[in-house]
Amino acid sequence: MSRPQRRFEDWLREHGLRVTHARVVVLEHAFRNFRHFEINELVESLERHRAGVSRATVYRTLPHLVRAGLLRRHDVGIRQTFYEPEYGRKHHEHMVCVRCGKILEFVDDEIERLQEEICQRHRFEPLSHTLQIQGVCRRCQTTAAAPGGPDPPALRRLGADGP
Amino acid sequence: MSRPQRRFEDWLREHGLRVTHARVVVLEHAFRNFRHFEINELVESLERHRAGVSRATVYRTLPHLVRAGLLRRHDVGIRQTFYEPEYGRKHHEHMVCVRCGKILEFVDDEIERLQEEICQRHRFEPLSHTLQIQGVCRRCQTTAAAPGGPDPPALRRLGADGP
DNA sequence: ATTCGTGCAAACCATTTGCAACCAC
DNA sequence: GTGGTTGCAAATGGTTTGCACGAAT
Repeated sequence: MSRPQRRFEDWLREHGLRVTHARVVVLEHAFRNFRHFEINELVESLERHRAGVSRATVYRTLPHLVRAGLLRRHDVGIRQTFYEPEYGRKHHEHMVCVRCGKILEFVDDEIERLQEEICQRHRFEPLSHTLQIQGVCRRCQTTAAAPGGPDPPALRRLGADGP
Repeated sequence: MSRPQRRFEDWLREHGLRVTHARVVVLEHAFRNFRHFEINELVESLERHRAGVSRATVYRTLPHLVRAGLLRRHDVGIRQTFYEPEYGRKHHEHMVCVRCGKILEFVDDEIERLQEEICQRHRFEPLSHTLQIQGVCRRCQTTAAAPGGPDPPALRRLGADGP
């Protein structure tokens, strides 16, 4: 049994929830197949593998995994909400390319420290945070148009102009 | 004519778009009545004032205002997407209380600087960024339950546990 | 045996869109 | 005049939910 699975099962029991087949399968899939995923990608992966777990259950399970500290949830405008396995990974932030949608990760301890400082100053108790930089990745800067064609709806909605 | 309005009209013309009554009214309303607003709040405000601008037009206008640099758009999980007037305000970030939904602002030049440094290092061209800290505001820390009742759906979805 | 969890399909709700009338240029 | 804009209502699409059945304790 994998480490995250162990932790999830413990967390479920501690919270008076049941350790069900479906919940374990969702966890396994998320951790085995993805680094970043949108819900639909996970659902389709489960369907392809004939996992026998419904979309509804996925939607009901993900918040538990977030609360258990095993997944992190991210909301931007440019992509749909996405999740990423968090267990055992160093905390990091994201740069999202508005052209191709690629996600780059970065770490900065100093920024983390400054955030804590700010929270203390405001007596604000931090639970989580999101730092995302939207922009154009190195590769897309040298490309005239977007690889996926010009301006998908999400980009227009966000108001992301070309440079 | 207000400064932001001037700027919007110029921007529209520069982009070959028309300066219509509806567009101007949306801008005025957003700037006159709100510091932070969700789309529905703006729509309802327009309806109350019998502004005669439809919801569809609001949805079509907001992205223009973002592109014109007059509004900033924010996506979290805890609240619906919200916008805020940006013109003439110092750049700032947000702390969002997961209990009462209140939004606190803060500024930190050092964090801004570090972000630029990181982008340079990765040859990533930044267009905008989002830094949000989700947590419990000072007032809600001393309150047993949430002022608005316990755990609205959005909080559960996000996976926001109490402390 | 009891109670919680699941699948299914319908419901929801924010956002987008097709289209005919309208208005800025 | 005419092509971009708007309002309306219908469509869309991600997410939630009611309910009866199945599974974990």
